[in-house]
Amino acid sequence: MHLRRETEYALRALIFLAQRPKGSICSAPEIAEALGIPGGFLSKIFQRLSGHGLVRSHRGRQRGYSLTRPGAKISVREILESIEGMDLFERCVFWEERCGDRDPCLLHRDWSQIKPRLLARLERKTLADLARGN
Amino acid sequence: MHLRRETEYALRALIFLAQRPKGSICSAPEIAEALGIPGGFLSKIFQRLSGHGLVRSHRGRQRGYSLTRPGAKISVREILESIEGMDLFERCVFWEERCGDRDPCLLHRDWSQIKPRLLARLERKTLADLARGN
DNA sequence: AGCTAGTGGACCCAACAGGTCCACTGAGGG
DNA sequence: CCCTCAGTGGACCTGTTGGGTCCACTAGCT
Repeated sequence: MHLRRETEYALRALIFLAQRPKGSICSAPEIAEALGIPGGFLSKIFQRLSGHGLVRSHRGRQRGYSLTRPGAKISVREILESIEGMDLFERCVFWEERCGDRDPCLLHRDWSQIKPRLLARLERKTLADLARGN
Repeated sequence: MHLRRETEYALRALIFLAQRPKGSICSAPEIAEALGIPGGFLSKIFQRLSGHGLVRSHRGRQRGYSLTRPGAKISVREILESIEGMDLFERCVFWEERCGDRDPCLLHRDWSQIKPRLLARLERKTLADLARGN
């Protein structure tokens, strides 16, 4: 766990896209400006999101990025994992090194009791929920 | 959340103390040696634990540290907070900056649903439990 | 052809975790 | 009464990494 700034930016940028008419295309500089995020950095972030199929890029006249799916079909979990890596939820809240059932950390039990609940919430929660302010 | 290495060392050292006859005094170098923790660093850690009243220091002939209370009376939460700071559980799992009910982070709701459960567990769990391998 | 933004790699910088060093303190033993 | 060893605490060092910039290149419209 413990998310990077990058992931916060990703969420905010995706929310921005989700809040406008479906299929809208916005450029990275445009979104960066609107949200107060450094432009070059946001470009990088979109590249990653694009690699994971959450957004599609467009070049030429109408350039920028658009969502590949409606916000209600994109789970928060998916977004987090796109940026943080697919092993995000294998990692431990307490210490970064992943602690599995073998070689557990001292507090492994405690986290493993709690984790599934959190995971379920983030799985269920969608970009559309976030865009609605939930 | 997200604990430092220091905190892991603290837990291990305290477990070490809890596992020997009550009132035992062990020196930092001795414990460091036994647990494979850098000596100078462990001294620092004990100083903090001592400042928070979890251990007492002894000088002179019989020197070292001893627990001030039986392990069953020291909660894991207390230990974590001693090292990480009292605001540990006000911090957010997701992003480091504390996110309260005002100015919440994007995932504040989700964490605030889960947190009390984790907190309760760590409050209930004691050093004695850890020493017993739980 | 030229404009602008996407692409992707190299790179830079500050902050901080993790850990070392050192000079000082204090209690007991010879 | 001084030596010894650990506790005390502050200064300091260092490698990693998160956060962000730069630059050369590509692609699609006008």
